[in-house]
Formats: sequence, C-alpha cells, structure tokens
Amino acid sequence: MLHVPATDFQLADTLTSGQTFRWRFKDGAFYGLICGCAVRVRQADSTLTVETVDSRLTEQDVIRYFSLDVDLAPLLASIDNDAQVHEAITRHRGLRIVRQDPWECLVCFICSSFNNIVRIQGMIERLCQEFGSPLSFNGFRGCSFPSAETMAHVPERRLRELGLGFRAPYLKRTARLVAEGKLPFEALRRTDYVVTKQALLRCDGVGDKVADCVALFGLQKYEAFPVDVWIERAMRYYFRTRRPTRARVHDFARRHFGRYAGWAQQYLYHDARTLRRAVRIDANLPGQGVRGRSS
DNA sequence: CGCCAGGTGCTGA
DNA sequence: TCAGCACATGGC
Repeated sequence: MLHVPATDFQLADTLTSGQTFRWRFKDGAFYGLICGCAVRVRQADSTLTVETVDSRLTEQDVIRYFSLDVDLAPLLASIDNDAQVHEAITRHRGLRIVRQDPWECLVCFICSSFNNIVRIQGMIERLCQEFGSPLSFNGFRGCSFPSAETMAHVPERRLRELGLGFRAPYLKRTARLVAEGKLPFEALRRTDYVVTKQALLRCDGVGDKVADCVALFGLQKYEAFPVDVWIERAMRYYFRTRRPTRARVHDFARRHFGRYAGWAQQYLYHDARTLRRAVRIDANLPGQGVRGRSS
C-alpha cells in the first residue's frame, strides 16, 4: 500500500475525462493498471492511496503516471486565456494529463474513431481478456494489455469477432508496424511534436485526431490539440464568423493556447461532456452529476 | 427506425 | 487543398 502526496490533483476528473479507457470505479475507488501492476486507487484530500499486491510498483511510478511532478499552477495560468477555458479550469481544477503507455494509447484511440466511449471501453476490455494475461487483485479480475507482437499475429477475423468492426485491419497492420520496430516510441518521446505526429500518421487508422491523442496522452507532446466533435462544438465559441473546420480549429487553438494547448483541450473536452451529461443520470461515475451550480 | 458516437481512407474536382 | 462518402456496431 502506497500513500502518495497529491496536491492540486483531482483523481475522479482525471480518470473520467476520456483520456483513458480501462479504469473502473467501484466501491469508492478506481481499479486499473499502473505500469502493468493491478491497483486500487482512491483519493482523500491531498493524499492518494494506492493498494496493490505487486511489489514492483513504486511511489515514483504513481507520481509519473498521474503527472504529479507537473507544476499545475503556471501551466494552467498559461492557457487561462478566455472566459470559456477559465470556466472549465475552475470547475475541474486538478485534472491532469496522465502518462499512458504509447502502444496501449495508440490501440485505444484507433478504436475510438467513429465510435462512442462506452463501446470503446467494451472493445478494449474484450481485447485484453482475449489476448492479454490475467492479473487478479482483491476480487478485481484484470488483464494486461496485449503486446504489439501478440496482436500482429492475431487473424483479422478474430479481431472482428470482438466487435472491432472496420478497425480490425487497421489494428492488425499497425500492430505489425510497431512489432517490426518501425515506430520507436522511446525515441519519439525525446523528439518534437511535428516529427512525432508525422511518424504516428504512418499508422493505418491514424489521422490527425488520433495522432494528436497519442502524442498528447502517450508521448507528452503537450502542444498537441486533438479536435473531435466535442471540441469542434466548444470551439464555435471562438469562431463567430468563419466556419470552424477541424484544420482551422487546430491551427487557431495551438496559437491561442500555446505550448500547453493539449491541457486546454482536455479541460474543454471534459467540461463540455460533463455539462451535457449533467442532465442525465449516470450512476457509474463519481462526482459527475450537477456540481458547482446552484440552479 | 433514425441518429449519434473522442474519424479515417479514398475519390474526384 | 477540400468536400462527399462508406465504413461496423450498439444505445437510445
């Protein structure tokens, strides 16, 4: 059991903001994997409690995964450039971009195209149960994420049987590319955003939006600004006259928000979705109801 | 039944 | 460069 100091951090906002797909909330805690170790995580004030039976997990792993080493105040100040993003920051302050495994991140966001989050989660979970290794913990049955080598050898038909649809051939070809070492994640982590994005775009099933997600969530390219339907809607705020095409939105956002545009994107995205969801009932997620508004 | 979901690849001006 | 379309699947 690890107790990790976590100031200026909101676990629930972070794990329900759509950047990850495998965390599950149950009985007051989040169940998932950090660095391949099955964990149960909960937050009380400024302390994170991480339970695990895997002795390999260190406090440093947790700090790194949740980006607790990032000084949030100056970062948020740098993107706090208009009333809309200011509201989003105020409502969800403490939301952080996590550091995901780039391969897992790539697969998840290839699955995300033309899809909804609930179904993406199901697809990923079936993929792990079928081709990952079992990892149980406190009655929580988890699975490791299948390697690129494993997925490169799975027949496309088997992927389709998991409900992956037209993404099956994309995943298969991308897995082969990664297994052959033609997408060197660790090298990309050290290079700049433009080169990284170019490399990601060579994968099948990866366009501008997915490449930006992997660059942002998997490789910490904080300038990356993924533009999906939700962000497109939120960005109409800045486009009173011209029609906000995705290319124009992307260009504008990187100029308007600067080096940490990706963080602005995540706050805007999460805020837009929680506002929409506030009128529905969603008992699966904590703190996602009507919050911070009086009427 | 129609519409929507964290889009991408392909085609034709 | 850019609009128009097909693409699997499930929830509402």
